[in-house]
Amino acid sequence: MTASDLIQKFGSIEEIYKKLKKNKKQFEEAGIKERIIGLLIEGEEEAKFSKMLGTIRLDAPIDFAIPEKTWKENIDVEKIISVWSDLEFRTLGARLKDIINGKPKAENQKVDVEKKEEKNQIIDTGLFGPDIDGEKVKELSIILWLINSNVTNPTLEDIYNFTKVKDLGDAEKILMDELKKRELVKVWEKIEKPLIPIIEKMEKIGVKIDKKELGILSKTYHEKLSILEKKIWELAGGEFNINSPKQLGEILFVKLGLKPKNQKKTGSGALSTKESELEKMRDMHPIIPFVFEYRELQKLLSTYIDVIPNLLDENDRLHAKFLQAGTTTGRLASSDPNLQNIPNSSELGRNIRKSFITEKGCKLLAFDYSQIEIRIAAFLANDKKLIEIFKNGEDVHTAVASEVFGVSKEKVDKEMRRKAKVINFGIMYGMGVNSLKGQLGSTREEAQKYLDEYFNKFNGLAKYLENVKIETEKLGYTETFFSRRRYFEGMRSKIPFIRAMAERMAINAPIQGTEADLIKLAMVKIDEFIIAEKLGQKVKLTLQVHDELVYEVDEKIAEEVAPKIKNIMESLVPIKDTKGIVMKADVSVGEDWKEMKKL
DNA sequence: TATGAGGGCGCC
DNA sequence: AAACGGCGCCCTCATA
Repeated sequence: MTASDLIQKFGSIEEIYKKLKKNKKQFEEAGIKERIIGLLIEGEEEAKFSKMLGTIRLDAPIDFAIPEKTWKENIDVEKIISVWSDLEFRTLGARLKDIINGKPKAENQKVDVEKKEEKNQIIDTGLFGPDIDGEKVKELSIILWLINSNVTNPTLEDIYNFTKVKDLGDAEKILMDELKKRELVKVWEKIEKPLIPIIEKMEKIGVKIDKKELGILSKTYHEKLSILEKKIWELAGGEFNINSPKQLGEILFVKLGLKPKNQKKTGSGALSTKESELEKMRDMHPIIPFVFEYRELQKLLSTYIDVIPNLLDENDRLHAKFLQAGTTTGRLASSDPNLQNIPNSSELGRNIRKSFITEKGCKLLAFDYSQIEIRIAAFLANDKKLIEIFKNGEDVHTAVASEVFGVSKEKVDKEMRRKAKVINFGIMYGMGVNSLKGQLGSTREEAQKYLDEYFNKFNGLAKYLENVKIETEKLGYTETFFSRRRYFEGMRSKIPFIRAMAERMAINAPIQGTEADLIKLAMVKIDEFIIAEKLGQKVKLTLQVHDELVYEVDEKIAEEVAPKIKNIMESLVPIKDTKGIVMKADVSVGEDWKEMKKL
């Protein structure tokens, strides 16, 4: 029996699902969720699955969920999601990613709190007791992550699980062997290992915070917030919790009866109140703009302004964590608090950066790689046209706009440049037509035309991206310029959704991963420079934000040291290896993180 | 009272 | 229809 027979027999996918749900209990003890996911993904355990459906024999379980022909025509993604969510796959997104990545299941499902404690042990190397070498655990944790980056921030338990031994010395041997086998020794020796003490130093030094500044912001923003709250309640005709998407949706969509076109729904079927949705009805009711303002202030206050002051040490310095093995791509992550998402785009948000300051007599020096991901994509792909653009020192978004829209560079206006920028980033994230049209607010045809034109003009890049998919499916992993790997399981999936997701991740991994390699290497080389020049007391790394490094520097030497650091960042890779593209870094200096002037 | 999922949003 | 990569954190709300 095929899937379509099955659907015919039961009438609809819902009916099949009902039946499935009725018989669900008996499988619950045996880990039903994992099995169904496994079935949908791999088509394994067919027999058990048929058992779930009573006597029905299923030849192709995958087809049950996703019929062969035209996935898009026959199946409502929403339905699948809701079926899955009924089956308690609540954390579907995360789990799908785990499946695609082949992330090993945790053996004993520890409560999150315990997990978090364990993670802290890895970070705080003093916590293991006398018989365990904390520094060694940290090293092995990072090595394990290099071997399989799908396990981020590996714990001691992860290390023992992977190596199947109970001794750090034994584990080290096994892990080093794996490292060699996968040609990761260089990344370890040249980048990750020397980075360990640098990050420890950065965490220990922390960043100076002006809490008075935050206090002022808190006061003024809270005042604005309560005015907005009253205004919104007034327009809504009653009090409600604006922070609750559920209640807000009730007000907007039911009470006020607002019904925008193409109204999107959330995973659980409720009407979405996210910004891009509300934007569509901005002109339909005066309440909408107030909701935007309210949300912005609420976010800034609750995430940053009213939180950071409570985390400072006695010198008003903030010591966030920077997790060296925190991402699957090679980037750092930051937490407690996350200093890699301090607001920057809106003026109200940027004001928070005014409170990131230095000790007296110092300045902040910020170095950020300019359009680093596009430059990386250009040289990884060896795309002639993109390379030319960068070699000529042109503005890449303008140049791309000129190519894609077929006008001269002088004719490229702001709007065209903005679109080109969206496309440039979208390409590196594996964006499809649909989301492009959503982003540009264009028609499908138009979006398709842009994409075609893009890949037509930048065919080196097109070919490269195609090749990444093929190679990743063949090898099972992607590789960065410095040979950092990321493994995938989902590239061979028959389910279009799973496969497409895996492909997007695979396209992005080498680009984002090479960016991570570069900035990490920069941190290492700059630190060597600081030590060689005996500048340890005058030049201190305080923040890393993926393509940006912020140092607290003695103001007397700031302008002198800046070009040297910039130079180190720009000459990490021989220019011939980047096909003539400079990894350009911009430098700026200031009293605080908001008002920085370019050097 | 604590937990975890969901919705939402800050950054690169 | 939200599927555009990588993160961490906040609030609400149902459930334990």
